Amino acid sequence: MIRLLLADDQALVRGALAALLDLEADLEVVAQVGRGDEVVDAARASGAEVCLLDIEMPGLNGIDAAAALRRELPGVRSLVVTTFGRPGYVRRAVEAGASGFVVKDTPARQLADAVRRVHAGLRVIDPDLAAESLIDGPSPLTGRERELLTHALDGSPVATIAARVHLSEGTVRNHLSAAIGKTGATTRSEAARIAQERGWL
Amino acid sequence: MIRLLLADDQALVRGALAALLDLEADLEVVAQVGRGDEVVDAARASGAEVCLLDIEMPGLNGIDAAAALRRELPGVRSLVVTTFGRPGYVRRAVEAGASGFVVKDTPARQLADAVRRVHAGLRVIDPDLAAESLIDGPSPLTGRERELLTHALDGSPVATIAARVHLSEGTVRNHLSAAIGKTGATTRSEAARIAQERGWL
DNA sequence: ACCTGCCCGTGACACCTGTCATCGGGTGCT
DNA sequence: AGCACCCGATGACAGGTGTCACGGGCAGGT
Repeated sequence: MIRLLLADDQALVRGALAALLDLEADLEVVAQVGRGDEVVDAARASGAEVCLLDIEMPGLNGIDAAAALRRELPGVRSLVVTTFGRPGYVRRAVEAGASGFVVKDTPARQLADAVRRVHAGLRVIDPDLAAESLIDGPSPLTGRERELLTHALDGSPVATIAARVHLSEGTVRNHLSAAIGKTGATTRSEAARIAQERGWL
Repeated sequence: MIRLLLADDQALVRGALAALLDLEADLEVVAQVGRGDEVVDAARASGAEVCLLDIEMPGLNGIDAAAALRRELPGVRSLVVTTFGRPGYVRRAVEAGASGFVVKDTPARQLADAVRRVHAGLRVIDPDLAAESLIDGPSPLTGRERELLTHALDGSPVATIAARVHLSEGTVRNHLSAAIGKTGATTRSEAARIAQERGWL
C-alpha cells in the first residue's frame, strides 16, 4: 500500500484527485493540503511515501516544497504536477529533487502508474517536456532581472516598480532592458509574460 | 440516476472529477470532452441531463458552450466551473443560461450536491461571488475596447496591435486610453490584466 | 593581480505612450 | 430633428520607456 499526500490549492481538484487515486487498490491518500508550506509537516505527521505537488500554490510553490521535502524528509519522493508544460519548471523541479513531473493534460489513467513508478524509485518525466527543457536550456536571467520581471508582470510603470524594490528608476530600466533582450521581447510586459511561460520566474 | 457530461481541457482534472462524481450512487458520468465546441454534440449523443463546464477551454469557452446548449438542447442544464471567482463571469454565465456557477475552491463534497440541485431545477451560485458580481456591475467596456485589450494582454506595443486589427495607431491609443480610464489602471497592460480578472474579456 | 560577471547608478537620446481637443460618419432612441 | 453613444482618425504635447555609454563597487574564479 503506497501512502500518498496531495497538495493543490483548488479544493475541488484536490478532492477529485483523491477520489481518482483511492480507486486504486494499492494506493491510499493519507493527507491533503492546500498550501505549499504545510507539505512537510503533513507528510511527517501522516507518514506519506509519495507527495503529489501542484506548482501553483500559496505559501510555497510546489518546486520549493519538493526541495523542502528533500531536505527534511529525504525518504519521501515527490511528483510535481502542473497545468502547463513550462520547460523551465521541469529543470527546476528535477534540481529541487523531485522524482517526477506530470502535466495535467496527461490521461487520468496514467497518474496512478506514475505514482507507482516514483514510489519504486524511478524517474517519471514527460518525454516531450524533457526534450524541450534541454533545448531551451536554463534561465539566462540574473537574480535582479528575474525579480524585476515578476514585478512587471502586472503591467506596473517603471516608477512603481522602482519604488517597490527601493532602486533607482534608471537601474530598473537597465535591468529590464537586459531582460527584454534575453527574452527577445520588445516591451517589459511582453518579456515578463515570456519569462513566465518558460518557467524562468 | 442523473446523467452527467464533463467538459474540461485538462484530462487529469476531467478524469479525476469523473472518479469523484461516479462515487455517488445517483450520478453517472456519460460523456467527457476536452473542447468547448464538442459539448453540444456529445450532450446530444449521450443523453446528458447536466453538463459540468469549465470556462477555460479551446474551441469554445464554457460560457459560450452554455449558451449553445441553451439554444440547441433547452432541456439540458449546465453548471459552470472555473478556477477563480471573476465576478464578470458569473453574470455572463447566468445570462448565457447556466443554472449554476461553482469555483474550484469549493470543497469536493459539495460538488455532487450542486449537481443534484441544478438537476432539480434550482440555481446554484456561490453567494460571495453573487454579491461581488452585483457590486462590480457589468462590463463598462465597449466592443472595440474589449477587443484591443485582449490584444494588449501579451504586452505587445501599440504599433503591433494596430497592425493586427487594421486600425490607425492613434485610434488604438484612444481606445486603450479609454479602457485605462475605465479600469483605473495607468498602463494598457495593467488595464488588460484588470479587465481579465473581472471577466470583462 | 587579473578578469569576468552581477549589481547600482547617472546622463543623454530617440522613440513610444497616454491624454486631450477636435473632426466626421454611423446608429439608435425620443 | 435632436441627442447620445460608438467608431475611426488626426494633431499636438508631456511624460514614460528602451537603449546605450560610462562609471564604480563587489564577489568568484584563473
